[in-house]
Amino acid sequence: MKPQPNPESVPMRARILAAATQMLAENGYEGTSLQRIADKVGLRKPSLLHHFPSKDALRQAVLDTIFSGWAQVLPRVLKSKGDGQDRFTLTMRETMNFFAEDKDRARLILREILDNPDGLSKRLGATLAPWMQRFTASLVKGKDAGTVRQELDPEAFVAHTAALALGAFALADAARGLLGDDQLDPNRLQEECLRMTRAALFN
Amino acid sequence: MKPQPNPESVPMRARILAAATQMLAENGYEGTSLQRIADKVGLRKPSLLHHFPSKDALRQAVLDTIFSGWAQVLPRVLKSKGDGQDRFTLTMRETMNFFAEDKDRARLILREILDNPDGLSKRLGATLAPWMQRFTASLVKGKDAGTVRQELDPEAFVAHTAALALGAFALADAARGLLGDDQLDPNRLQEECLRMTRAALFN
DNA sequence: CCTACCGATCGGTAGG
DNA sequence: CCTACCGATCGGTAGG
Repeated sequence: MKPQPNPESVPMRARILAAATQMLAENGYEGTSLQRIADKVGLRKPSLLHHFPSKDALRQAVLDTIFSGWAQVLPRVLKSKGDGQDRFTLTMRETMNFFAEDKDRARLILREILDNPDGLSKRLGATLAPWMQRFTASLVKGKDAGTVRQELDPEAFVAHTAALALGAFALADAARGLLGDDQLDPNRLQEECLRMTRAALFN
Repeated sequence: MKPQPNPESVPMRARILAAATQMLAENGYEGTSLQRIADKVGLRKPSLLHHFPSKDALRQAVLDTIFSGWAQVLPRVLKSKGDGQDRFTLTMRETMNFFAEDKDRARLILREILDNPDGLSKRLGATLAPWMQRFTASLVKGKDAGTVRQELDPEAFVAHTAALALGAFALADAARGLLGDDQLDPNRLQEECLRMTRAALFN
């Protein structure tokens, strides 16, 4: 017989994670108390600390969930068929879809970059850096083959493209204030982001 | 005789503002206590609250300083001579220089967008929105004249360009983890950002 | 999963 | 510009 966890405990961990994700994205780490997370999920604070031994452990679990979700998107897309242009387009679309699915994801990553750049750098270095370097290398190859613009700076382009994909969704709310309020639905942001990066990338 | 403020008091207000700016950019609003600001500037907490009546008032003063600085950059540049392409290039350069001068600026604005999107929207709407709408309008005109790409989505382009200019400097630290650590000095980021937006903008 | 409680720190005030 | 102090809340623990 396998050890049988309390049937309630599996959904409870997920419920805590979901509540914490939303509150951390909305109010940040320092702006979110364990008490308020516990209230939202219908527990006392010590009970919450039974599922996650500390506030920082809960933060890490939230980030792990997001990054493992993102890590599932990238390999699937980079193995796809087609030339470099097709693969770039598909990668951008899948990445933006991942963030569009749940806007908390982009906001949480942005917050983590601001709050804890070194810690996030390590995490990114471990999981995403290999894919980024592959991307950078394919840009260099594309320049040699003449499909990619000669003036393009591969490392800087990758950094800016990542910033664009993140920013488009995390900052959409504030953008509404910059312009004429209405319009600017996520779809238009997504299509223009793709058009801009493609225009800047390919000959 | 004009009322003569205590000669110490003018630099003290500025010293508090400078310390608060740096600490709010680094740790965020909830992550920065009045006590630590007071310590850094060599005051007791109640004395700090004599210069700024509340923590929120201090936050607003910090943001006011940044936005009035930015508001000085934009009109100067938009009145410059040259065609639309020259003006776009100059505007981007001046904006990026403004953020490069002090990286706290971009980080602080990004944090404010995340923490308080509605409040920031109002502030942006009051000061920056007219300039943004002028920019958007000139994009529409450029499309009619054939200098600007037909496929360009003006509102979305403006939003993404702003996100790029902000992100390039606020996220530079984390970007170092994504790529091969070294290299990626601000200058390269700035030049590539300009190249990308120009390539996406003009025929 | 709970009650009860810990020391530390929070923003802010009283009063001089 | 200070000392002294306020109630509230923080993350976390003891113990069951």
